[in-house]
Amino acid sequence: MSQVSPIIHKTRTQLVVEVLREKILSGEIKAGEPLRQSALASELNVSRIPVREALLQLEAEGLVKFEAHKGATATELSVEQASELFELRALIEPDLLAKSIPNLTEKQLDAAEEVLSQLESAFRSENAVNTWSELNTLYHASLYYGANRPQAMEVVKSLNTNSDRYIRLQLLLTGGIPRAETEHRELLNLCKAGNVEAATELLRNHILHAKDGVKTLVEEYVNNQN
Amino acid sequence: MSQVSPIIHKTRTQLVVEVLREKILSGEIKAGEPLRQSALASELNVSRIPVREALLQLEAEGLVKFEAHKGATATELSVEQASELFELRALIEPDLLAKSIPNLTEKQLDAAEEVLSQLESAFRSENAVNTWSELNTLYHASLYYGANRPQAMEVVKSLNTNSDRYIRLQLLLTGGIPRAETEHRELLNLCKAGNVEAATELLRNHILHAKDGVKTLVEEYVNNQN
DNA sequence: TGAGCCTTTTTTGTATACAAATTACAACAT
DNA sequence: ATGTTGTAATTTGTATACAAAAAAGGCTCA
Repeated sequence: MSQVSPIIHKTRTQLVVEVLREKILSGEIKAGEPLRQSALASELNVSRIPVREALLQLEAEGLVKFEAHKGATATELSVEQASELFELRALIEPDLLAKSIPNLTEKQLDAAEEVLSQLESAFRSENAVNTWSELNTLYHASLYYGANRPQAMEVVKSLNTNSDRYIRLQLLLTGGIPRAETEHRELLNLCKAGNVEAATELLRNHILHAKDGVKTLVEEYVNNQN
Repeated sequence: MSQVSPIIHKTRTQLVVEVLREKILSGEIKAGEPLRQSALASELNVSRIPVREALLQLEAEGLVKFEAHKGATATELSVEQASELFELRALIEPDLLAKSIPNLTEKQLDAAEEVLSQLESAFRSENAVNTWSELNTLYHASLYYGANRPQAMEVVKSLNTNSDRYIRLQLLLTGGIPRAETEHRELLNLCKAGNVEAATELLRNHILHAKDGVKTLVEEYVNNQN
């Protein structure tokens, strides 16, 4: 008969992962801050088991450092890490894009267009800082679907999650969104035109621009943390 | 007084991770095989808690698929995954090498040389199949230390772990070690000479050769699995 | 004052116990 | 036979309890 919408039973572990991830990305949990299992457990009304499992998953994502018998902390931010993250993205993402463009369907391009317009409205409305960041990642990903590269996508996803901390910090400090916003629209046009060469080059520079922006701001921030 | 060698207390979770990882890489646990928590727990004389945590970590490494309420299984092998893994490595590793070569110290080069000779003896002695695989990964990594790119190294490490399953399968099926063994020595020479261009190109081809070798063999294997 | 050692406290690691979800299976109806 | 429904068995998810390690505090002795 008709498709029965399946009830998704999220485990407590998954819920804790989501809560903690958001808190770390948003900066509510600061870099270096210890994450006490019992404290989090009672705060979130679960036992320590799902908290531990969540912390392990977040460690795999690179947001948490988990030391045996010592405890977990939110990983530290550094200019070096930020640079490396963006440079790695600048290497991998253009490659993905190049492989994707020839295979992108109309449907996929429309989906990207849709995300892009949401991104642009988030850009105009000032306070939509955290949604902008999310949409930004989603927009990038939506251009790579044609590549059919699940492993690479996973790597990029992880790199993006970590970049997100820096981007949100930047948005927080500058109070706004990077000026390089027009590049997104241009990128989509190049993809539609099937201009692989120009699109990958633009993407590469786009990511490296983002790196430069983040770099200078994080530099001050990290210094002023002492 | 004298340096007291610190007793490393490995947690049970860590031990379980190591045991299971080796079993999956070696093929003792076959692709798709379900990993029952209680069975593993009693087999390894621990409770289910460290087993669960180990399975979660192995999921992050890409060796295990963990589905809520359904259980964990060793991830499936596929030609597509193998190809993608090696192609990603062919993208990232040469970049790492290029950044590394100008900064490689004598000491680091000597260390690489040392690993290489071990690799070569493992190559000659037939049955040292699993140590060869390990040394191979280590040798590659040892050439990248100069790059000072911890994040990229982590990504490469993960890709290598997954490649390892395919390489070991290949070694198992062919009963020997790839013929491209001489390339390793040549690569080290180019690194010593500081010839970035030639070294990265050789490395790229080296990885893509490995890909081709694995690909054809895995193709048959996966087909014959039914 | 401060360095070392012991005790206490806190925190993590893991076993056990129970709850909840999934799967296997038997009885039944078609 | 095939498919369906309800029940039992299996398996996973999580709370609780206890063991072990690390950190904090206090004591002694130079």
